[in-house]
Order: sequence, then C-alpha cells, then structure tokens
Amino acid sequence: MKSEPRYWLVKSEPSAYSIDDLKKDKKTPWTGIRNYTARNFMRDGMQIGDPVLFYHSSCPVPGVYGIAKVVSKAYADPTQFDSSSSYYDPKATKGKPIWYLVDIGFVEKIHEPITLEALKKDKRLTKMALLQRGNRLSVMSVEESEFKIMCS
DNA sequence: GCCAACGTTGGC
DNA sequence: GCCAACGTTGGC
Repeated sequence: MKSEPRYWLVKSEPSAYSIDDLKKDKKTPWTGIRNYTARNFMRDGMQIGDPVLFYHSSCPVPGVYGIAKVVSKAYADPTQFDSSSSYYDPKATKGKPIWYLVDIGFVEKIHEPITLEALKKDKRLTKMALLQRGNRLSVMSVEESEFKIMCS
C-alpha cells in the first residue's frame, strides 16, 4: 500500500447489517469481503483506531449513517474455511488463507444521515472514491479532508 | 496472457 | 426490476 490512508468507509446493506446492529453489538467482525482491493485495504491499510464511515447501500436513502472505528488487526476471515457458509472458499486453507477482515467497533450514530444526494452536491467531494463512477467497492479509503468535510 | 462470458453491486 | 460498471473466471 503506497500511501497510508487513515480514514475509511465501509458499505453495508442495512437489511443485512445496519448501524443499529453495530450499536447493539458494540463491535463485529467485518466478514464476507470477497474482493481483493477491499481485502487489501483491510489487511494492509487498516490500523487499530482508524475512523470508519458507516455507509448504508441498496436502501431507500443511501448515505453515511454512522461512525465506527477499526478495533482489531487484520486476521483470516473464518467463514472462508466453513463449507456451510455462503462465504466458503474451497481454495483457502488455514495455512494459506485468502480472505482477511478486521473487527469494526461502534462509535456513534449520525442523527441526520449524510445522504448520497448531499454528498454529490458538495463540489469538494466530487473526487472522493465513493462518488467515482461505478465504484462498487465495499471497503474504501477516505481522505482526511473529505472526512472532516463530512463530519462538519 | 487475452478476452468473452458471466456474476455482482448498487443507484435509480 | 433495469441496467451500467466492472471484477472474476475459464477456454484457448
């Protein structure tokens, strides 16, 4: 990893796992990521304590609904070894895991979510990864300046 | 290693 | 439900 982004954004479909679920659980293993770029961010980039924007996708009002943080180092995603899991990967072995994850901890819920619509309107954010055309990455980095703009 | 086919994501 | 974008797979 060339640069060292320290701010992140993770996407989740709220019907599968929402910011309210994270609030209830306090923390959760960010399991099931099966994209190499997203994996590399978690495995090689994320450090304990890094702030994470929690984004709700595929829902009536997509946007950032809360703040979380990285609370563990990267470790092998156990679901890749579980043949009964939909995330099972027969090519992975315990000696040579393919997929990694970190634990994500709850920080706060944003009472007025920062909607995708609002993000698109802010000229300062047009370059952020989330808004780049066709970006479907479920874990991505966020510039410090972008994070501060969104928190204000 | 190329590239067409296929699958998934996610906004609308 | 549609469709554009794009990552992954697999035949050659």
